[in-house]
Formats: sequence, C-alpha cells, structure tokens
Amino acid sequence: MTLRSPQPRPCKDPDCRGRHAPAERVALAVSLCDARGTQLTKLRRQILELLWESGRPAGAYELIEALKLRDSRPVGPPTVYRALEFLMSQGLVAKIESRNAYVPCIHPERQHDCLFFICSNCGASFEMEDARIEGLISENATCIGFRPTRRVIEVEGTCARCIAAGSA
Amino acid sequence: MTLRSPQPRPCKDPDCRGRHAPAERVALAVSLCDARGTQLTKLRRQILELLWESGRPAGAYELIEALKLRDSRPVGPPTVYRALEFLMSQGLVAKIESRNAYVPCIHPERQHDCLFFICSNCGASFEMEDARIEGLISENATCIGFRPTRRVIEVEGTCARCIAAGSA
DNA sequence: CAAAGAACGTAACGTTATAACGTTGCTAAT
DNA sequence: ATTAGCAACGTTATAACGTTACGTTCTTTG
Repeated sequence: MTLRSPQPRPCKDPDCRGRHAPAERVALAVSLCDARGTQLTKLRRQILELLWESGRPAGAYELIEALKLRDSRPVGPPTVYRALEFLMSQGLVAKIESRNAYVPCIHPERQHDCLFFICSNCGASFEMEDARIEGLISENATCIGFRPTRRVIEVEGTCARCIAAGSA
Repeated sequence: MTLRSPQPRPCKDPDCRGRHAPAERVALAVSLCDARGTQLTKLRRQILELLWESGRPAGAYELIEALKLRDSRPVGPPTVYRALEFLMSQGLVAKIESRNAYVPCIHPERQHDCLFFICSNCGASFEMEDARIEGLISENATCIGFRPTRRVIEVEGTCARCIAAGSA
C-alpha cells in the first residue's frame, strides 16, 4: 500500500527552510522506505504525520496522547519509542536532546547532520544544514584523534517571530 | 575561607586539552566566584571536586551516591540539581545533553561555548573551543533572524585511546 | 503447513528532573 | 540583642522520560 495524492518532490534547495506540506513529506518518507526495503508501517507513519502536523518538537508521551485522541488507540511507551527509533534510523526524525523531544527531518533524502535552532519562547524549532560546520567539527575531531559517528548541534534562543512580537 | 596550596594558573592556551590538576581547577573556581561575589558553598565545591575527580561525565544520581559515600551525607535530588544549576550558571560545569550527565568546564574564566567529544566506548569526554564554529552558527542564526542564547554541540564517536586499543 | 522473523502489546520498573514547602543560617539595620 | 530579610539547603512527593522482559500477532518463505 502506498499513499496516493501528493507526489514526493525532493527539495534541492539547501536554503528552503522546510516549507513543505506535511502530506508531501510523508509521501516522500513512504517512497524512501519503499526504495530502501524498510517498512514504514501504519503506526510509524502515523507518528511521523503527528510530528509534521505538530509544528514543533513533541515528546514521546505527547505522541502517546495524540495517538489515543486521533485513533482511540492506546499505545504504551515502548511502542512509541520503538517507532521513533526506526524513524531516526531512517533519518526521518531527529531527537532534540536538550528538550527530550522529537522533530521530523525536512530532508531525509540527504545524508545530513542537522543544526537545530529552538525558540525558548514559543518552542518552535528550525532545521538547517551547514557543511562548513561539519567540516570544522571533523577538523577538531582529527586534532584529538577522535572518530565521530553522530553530531548534536542545538541552539537555544529567540526566533524571529517572537522577537518581532516582543514577547521575549 | 579560601583553599591553600595550588594557586590558580589560568591557562591561556586554547589547545591545552585540559591537562590541569583537579585541585588547581577547584582553586580557580573559588577565586572566580570570590571575584564575582557568588558563593561557592561547601556543597557546590564538593560536587565540583567530584566531577573533576571522576574524569568523565557524571549523572546527578551518581553524584548523590558519591556524596553519600564520601561524606555519609544524604542529599536529595533537588539539592544536587540546584548545585549543578549554580555551577552551570557560573560556567564551571556543563551538561552533556545527549547523556544527561555533567562535566566540569576546563576554562570557566573564558566566555565559551564548548564543543564536546564523547566516546561511546569508554564514556570519556573531551572539551574544545572553536570560535569559527560559533561564528558559523551566528551566521546561520542571522539568516533566519534568530537570537541565540545557548549552544549545545556534542559529537559522539570513538576516542583516540579506544581506537588504539581496538576496543571499538 | 511449519518455521522464522519483524512489529506490536502490556505490565512493571528504572532513571532523570522538578514542585512545593519547610528549615537553617547569615547579614544588617534598628 | 532582636528581628526582618534573604539565600542556601533539606524533605517529601511526584512528574517526565525511557527501558526490560516477555508474550502475541502477522507476514514471509521454504
């Protein structure tokens, strides 16, 4: 089974700031997993949809609540954590470590290490990429003979909207 | 009351990799807080000492255990978390978000945003600084009108020792 | 069909962090 | 000296986040 309607249109623009419709992103996830031979099951897809619709990082227990509401489907923590683990392994979702929360990744089709900006005021998160930063991190790693596997870059602060609104 | 013996010798070398004796670092913390008019109380100092002596990131509950052993002093979680918060506010300690653990900062006298390398094999952490990375992050932030307050940069991987030992 | 493997369900538990409120101990001004 | 004020610390309970262990279902494949 594959989702119909919005065809995946991988965005090639590194500066796109992620203005993509949730449905389009989910469709892309479906085709990516299909191509990779991994299973984006109903539960996993639902969780990805919820994350896209949420618009900001969501905690695992929020997702449990949301699934219960949407589907009158009571799922336990292990179920959700397993699904999140899968989604992260596929690059479809990332964890915001400083918030114990999860966000959908805008460009799962690219091999990426994201840079997240998180607004302390409204909770929104903004994903970016910068190859130069990755380069500098590698350089620093080499300095001390360190072999990196995973990078976490999270910047807390105030987003443009909240600055404009003067609410922070 | 001030600690005697090892006089603080602020290290000016950004490449020093933090080879400083724990006692010397604690003495530096004492003089820094003294200069700032903040109180490095006995509890706060003990926790800082424990972190320096540990040699790797320690969890809050590990610290509670360690305080009990060292001092037969039973402290509750809020007590330790408050002390950690103070130490972080003074730049003396940083939290490794991806591990829920705390490390002493090598150069609290400098205004810094650290870059941490954490070995998945042995748990050791390595602190570095790179102004160029901070610059690029600011640049990215400016792009989206974001005003940063705090940066978290953590790189997981394998450290030189563990690579050499072939244990990973 | 039988065997195997992946995904999911469920109960209990472990770990990390905070809320709410009370106590101590110092300082400082009268 | 007395007390008002304040910062730090103690104590209990609980919230929030995450995992272990084991059983069930469903599909795939020989």
